[in-house]
Amino acid sequence: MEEKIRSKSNFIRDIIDKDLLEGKNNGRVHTRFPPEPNGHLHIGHAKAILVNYSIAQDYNGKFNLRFDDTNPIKEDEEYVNAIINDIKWLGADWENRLFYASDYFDEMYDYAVQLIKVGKAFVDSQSAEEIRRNRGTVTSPGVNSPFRDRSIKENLDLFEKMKNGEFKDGTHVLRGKIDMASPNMLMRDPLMYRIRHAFHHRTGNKWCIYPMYDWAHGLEDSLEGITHSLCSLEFQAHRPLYDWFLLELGVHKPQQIEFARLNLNYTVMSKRKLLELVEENLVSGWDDPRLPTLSGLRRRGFTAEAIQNFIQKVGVAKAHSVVDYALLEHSIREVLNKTAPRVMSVLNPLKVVITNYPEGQAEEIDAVNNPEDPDAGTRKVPFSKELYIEREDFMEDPPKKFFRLAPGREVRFRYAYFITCNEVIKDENGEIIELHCTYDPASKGGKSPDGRKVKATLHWISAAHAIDAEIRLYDRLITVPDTNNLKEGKTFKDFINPNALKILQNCKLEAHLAEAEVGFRCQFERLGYFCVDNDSTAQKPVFNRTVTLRDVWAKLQKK
RNA sequence: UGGGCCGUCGACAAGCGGUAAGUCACAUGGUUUUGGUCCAUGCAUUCGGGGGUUCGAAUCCUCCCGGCCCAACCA
Repeated sequence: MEEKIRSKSNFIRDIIDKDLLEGKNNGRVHTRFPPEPNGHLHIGHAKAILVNYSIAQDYNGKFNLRFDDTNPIKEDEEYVNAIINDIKWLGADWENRLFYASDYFDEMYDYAVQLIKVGKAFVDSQSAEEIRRNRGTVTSPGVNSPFRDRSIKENLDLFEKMKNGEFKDGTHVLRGKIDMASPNMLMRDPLMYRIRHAFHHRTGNKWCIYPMYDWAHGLEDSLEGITHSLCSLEFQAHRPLYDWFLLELGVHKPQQIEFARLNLNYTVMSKRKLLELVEENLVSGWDDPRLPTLSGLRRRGFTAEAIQNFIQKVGVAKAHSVVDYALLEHSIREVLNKTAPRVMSVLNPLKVVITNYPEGQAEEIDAVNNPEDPDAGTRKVPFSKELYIEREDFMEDPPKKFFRLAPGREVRFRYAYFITCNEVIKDENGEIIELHCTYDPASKGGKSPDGRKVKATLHWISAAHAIDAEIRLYDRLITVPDTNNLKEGKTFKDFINPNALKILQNCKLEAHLAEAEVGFRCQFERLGYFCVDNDSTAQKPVFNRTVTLRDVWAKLQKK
């Protein structure tokens, strides 16, 4: 227990511990996840969600889901549904606290009027271009807007007219009146409202002015009684402004705390790149199993638990970092090793004829469902004269460390018998098409009574009893660790792994897998973890490879 | 360059003045009817660099070096 708390230690929890000790917020802890519904969630969002949710949980607090829908031209209902679905799946529970920024538009308007009345906000009628020019640069101060000293009465009047739709887009904005010479660019009279005659997916045509992020976000947090507003590092410079608005209004002020977002190597995570892949049909959709989207990972076979564990392992800090993809792979293997039933499937079949086995006979072999879970029990697997093994499990001229089947060599067929290869049958092109082997009837179950040892145990499947399936093998999306600093003229699309998806047909599966439901996960022994894809039917099963098993032999081969 | 933030093993990351946790990766050995799992062992005499304070510094001070963010009517 103590160890677990220690492993979770991070600077945000330190801050909260201190707040609690000092009696801040009456001991309340309340966090939130505030996505803009303008795209799909990915593994990076999972960190934001889980960091907020787990803190709320561990401190007996509350966690809200809030859509930050303040920009109607970028947002859509389609995204809110997808996001809700993904977060539910991930396991974060907002109970009955699902909110929308748009629910607060009336209150935000009233607060803006309040700010105008105390002379802290004004209507600016400069063009976007003029505003940009007058903002100055990071090294030189900006200059005041010529409209900065309008009377409160005039500001009130203009702002109301903005709301009433009397002006065209871009003609006026509402601005906070702070300091055009501030070294913090965000404090140079920040925009609070812009005119946008656009249909909003929730408020329809009720509004034609929409609040900007900095004005809206703190208010949303404040209105919901959020105590700790956790966000990513790039909002650090926004904090003084977040505080300024709430202090001027004299309302509850949550504490904004920033942490580093998650980066993963060998993939892409930016909204722009993901969108490009989807729109240019370089992947099949947002849930393409090659993508790091939550829907993609789900379809790939990841469990929510694996992602939760992964985020836990990654930790929370302020230093920019890139997490190794191998850690994600480890997280899913760890879960599936304990839970996934084992099954024997042959992906790249090579026929084996057991010459001394009776023609037309078949027998049932007992096979263990999951050696990690005694309760998983056993099943019967048919064995017969004609079998398939993996092509890679036979070599006519094996190198030193190859332990598997070869001419004259004896191996174990898992749970079945010791098998010896006697003859290699080839077609006219010299291609190996069949192996003739003999079995040792005394070795039934895979043990030889004389104590004879074999160096390899192979998986196999009875040819007559197997069903055919399509198997989709997935690998990392990108061939280089980082696509953010590429050589000139190169884009991330030049580094898409052509082998990120490999489709295999006529793979041989145990017959009962025809009935497996979409999403069913299992281990194909010695190959990896697989799950049933959405495209699967009983007539044509389709499985996705979630991740391979760790493979020492593959490593040796690379050397 | 003005402002803000960050730099601890190949990758994450604890550490909060008392002498460098843990995880992944990697390596070696053992167990094994999955070259899986599991187990054991190894993997930072040193914390971006220099100087200082101190009996004692990754932790405090100071200077330097390197990286990231901010000049959308995006969030």
